[in-house]
Amino acid sequence: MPELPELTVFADNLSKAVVGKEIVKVDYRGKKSVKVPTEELTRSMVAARIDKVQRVGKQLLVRLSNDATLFIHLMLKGGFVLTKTEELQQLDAVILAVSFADGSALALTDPRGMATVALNPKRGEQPRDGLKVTADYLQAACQRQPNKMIKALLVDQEVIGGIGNAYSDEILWRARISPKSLAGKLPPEAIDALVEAIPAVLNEAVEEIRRRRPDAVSGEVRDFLKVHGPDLKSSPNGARIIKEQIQSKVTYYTEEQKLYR
Amino acid sequence: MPELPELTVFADNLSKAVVGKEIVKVDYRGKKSVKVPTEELTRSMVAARIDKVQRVGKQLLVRLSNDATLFIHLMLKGGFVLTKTEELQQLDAVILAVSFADGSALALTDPRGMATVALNPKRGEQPRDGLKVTADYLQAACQRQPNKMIKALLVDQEVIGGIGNAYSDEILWRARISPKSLAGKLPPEAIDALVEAIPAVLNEAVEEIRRRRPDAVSGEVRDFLKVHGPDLKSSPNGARIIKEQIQSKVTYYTEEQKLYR
DNA sequence: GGCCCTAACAACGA
DNA sequence: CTCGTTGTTAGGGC
Repeated sequence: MPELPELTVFADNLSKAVVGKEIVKVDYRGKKSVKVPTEELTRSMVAARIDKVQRVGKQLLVRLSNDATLFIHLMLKGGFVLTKTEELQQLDAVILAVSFADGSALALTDPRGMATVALNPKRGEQPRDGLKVTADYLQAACQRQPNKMIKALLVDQEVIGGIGNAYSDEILWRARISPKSLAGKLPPEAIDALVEAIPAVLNEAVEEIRRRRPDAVSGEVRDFLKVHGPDLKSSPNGARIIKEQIQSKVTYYTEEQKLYR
Repeated sequence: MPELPELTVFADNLSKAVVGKEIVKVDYRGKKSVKVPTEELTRSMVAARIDKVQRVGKQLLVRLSNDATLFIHLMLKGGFVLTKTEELQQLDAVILAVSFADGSALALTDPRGMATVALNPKRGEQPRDGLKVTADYLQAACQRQPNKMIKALLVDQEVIGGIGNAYSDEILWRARISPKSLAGKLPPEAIDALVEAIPAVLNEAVEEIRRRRPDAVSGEVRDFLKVHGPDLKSSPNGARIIKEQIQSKVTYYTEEQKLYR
């Protein structure tokens, strides 16, 4: 569930909580042999300090003082817990447990066990972040994949980093564009509307989440969304909300949104 | 159109006609720069003798006395013409014209220009030939792609070499298996039925074609097929033949064929 | 709700 | 009725 807004807040709050701390113990219980050889992970982390925590697309990047870098993806249900070393064992569904020299601890948890940790991954082309989308960039992306539905393009992490199912619906409603519009058919006005809507929706969500859950490092608040959600019946303007599977994703939209095909 | 049976007969007949002959002239008029650099082709062929012509999957392999190897794919409409050198220029749609020292000549023709010639292609893993499919092999292939429709698997040249759209329908009817069955759902009896049907259908077709067109090096006879064909209304047992697009291919089958899903 | 992998399908070209 | 490639969608598994 966590998308750009939640992850931005998590990154800020984790920074405040753990930057500068020295790691004294690491316990990885994630999927065996998938992303990280456990010993290598421990070796790379113990005795280092945490220099920085920042969001990169839908992942959190944790940079250590020894130049090792962790990439954490929360997938559907992952989250963090800030606690003390002696209370770590009480936690359920721990993927990665990190203990600090001062007795505090940080755990990555996921009831579904899907969250991933990657150590120094080699990364290719970095996608444009959701907060940095320009009209030129979006225009070019739409030209490149003209027959792709605009919703598919917005949630494509190789095109724009950070937007998921929920916020794509919010962005498209704000821009008054149907999720089923074809990218190549969007006129310049529609591109402009998206370029306005993307950071507006995301930044407003960041602020709302900060206000409501100032220390959040897990979970989500989604009750301020305007069209995406099973309990919403109509948009702020009174239009009936349509729920439909689009690309295997539950999508909410209204007739206010123009279909370009 | 030509599939394993036609190509088997063509290979036999070409062998009889041209093996041992010395090539004196080569004229390639295929797609420029696609499969063969023309000069290299001429250089490799002139002065050599033809040692062997054999079918490999849906292609014909022509081995020359200088160890050069030609792979010819007839695609949809390609075929051969055995003629004399002085009559070559009367032919239409010639892709490759080869003149022999004795005044005879062989032309590869294709009205659509799709037939291809490859010189000494580097070939990776060779697929199992349609005439050499065993239960173990087919079983393993079905396990590897369990969600693939069995018709798709049969015509996949990386799995089995030589079977195309028409004969896949004949084979599936003989085995009484619906083309839309999923490979991974076929029980051992169904695998066995296929392993019986594949060579039976193909070999019977080879014999029928030999009987009807003993010298064929082009074209096709398909009027002996039992379910695949636009004019057939019912199978030999009287079941109504269903015509349906399956994987973008016109497919004929009947309700006699069991669907495993 | 996320990502990856496989497969289906359409379109075009050769 | 062929094959290859490209682009997009749909489904299942973790």
